[in-house]
Amino acid sequence: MSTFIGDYECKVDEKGRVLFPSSLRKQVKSESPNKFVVKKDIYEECLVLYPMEEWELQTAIIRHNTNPYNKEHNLFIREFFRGTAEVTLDSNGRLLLPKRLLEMVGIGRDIVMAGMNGKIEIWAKEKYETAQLGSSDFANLAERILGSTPLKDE
Amino acid sequence: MSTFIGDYECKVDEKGRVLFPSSLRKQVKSESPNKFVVKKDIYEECLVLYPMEEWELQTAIIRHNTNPYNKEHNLFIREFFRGTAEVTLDSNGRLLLPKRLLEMVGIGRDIVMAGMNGKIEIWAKEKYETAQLGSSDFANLAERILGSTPLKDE
DNA sequence: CCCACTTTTTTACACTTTGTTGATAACTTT
DNA sequence: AAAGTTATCAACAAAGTGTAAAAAAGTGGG
Repeated sequence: MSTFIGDYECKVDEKGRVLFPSSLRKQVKSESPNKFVVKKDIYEECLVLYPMEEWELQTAIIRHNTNPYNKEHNLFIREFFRGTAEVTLDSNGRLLLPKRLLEMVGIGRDIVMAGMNGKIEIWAKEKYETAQLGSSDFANLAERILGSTPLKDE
Repeated sequence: MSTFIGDYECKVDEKGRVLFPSSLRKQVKSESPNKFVVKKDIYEECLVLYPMEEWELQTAIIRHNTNPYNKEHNLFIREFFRGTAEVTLDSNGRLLLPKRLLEMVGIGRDIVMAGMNGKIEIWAKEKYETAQLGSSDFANLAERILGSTPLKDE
């Protein structure tokens, strides 16, 4: 499974195409290394890019944790799949991102692609920078999440 | 696992490359001894360099103790991965540090690489020197941290 | 203690890969 | 068929990578 790391500034051309940075490309370990799924993030004003294999893992997680006969779950599932798109790398190693999605998260010309374990987030550059937490906020958050219980390292 | 000691003055060339000091290289004990991850430090104006193995240990801990569908956890993961990059030693034993990161911590030509257990800090030389605590401040800090309770040695 | 030798560091240059842009061709949709 | 969208290609610019040689620093033997 791919684990991505590193954030890269990239540019979107007027057709909505982004060159997928070569260092990220090298980190893709997937059966079909040029198929991806993009999607609006659930919580933040950004897009999320999954290699196809990782996406399938995510949908499996959803399947196993929901019951389509439960009305609320069904609602959730519909929303979860709304605004997803399959994208492929073209012959130049670029991804064509649907205009619709770009608009949803306010992406213009400058973006940041940020590797985060199994997925890659795509942000409008300004938003990525202003979304940054102060170091003390981060410290508090870290302590709340990792600081309480004994850590599992496996 | 590598434990680094010693601080070394190094120079960055105009392309952002740093010769990894030979004495530090000898201290690397890792599966892939020429792969590293650099990252902006959380608290200080410096970069931190982890041997890949050490980094993977860190991310494994994070992966197993967080759930990316939890909003706060996801926020934490994003901050954790912000400003990271994978770097490798080239054929001359140099590391190419991303310009973006060098700018973030005000590194020009002269830097200090300082071993600190599992990681190596990279400072702009001037900042490293001015960041030094006065000896009495340091003494107070030492006493507060180590001086109260009986010490554990394992 | 000095010299010769090895290793490490610095510098410069050439070359390859990656990134950017624009233009054109093929395809869909209306 | 026209308009819009998507794919393919080519050319240039920028960044990254590798090689080599010169300079500096460290090491050991006489």
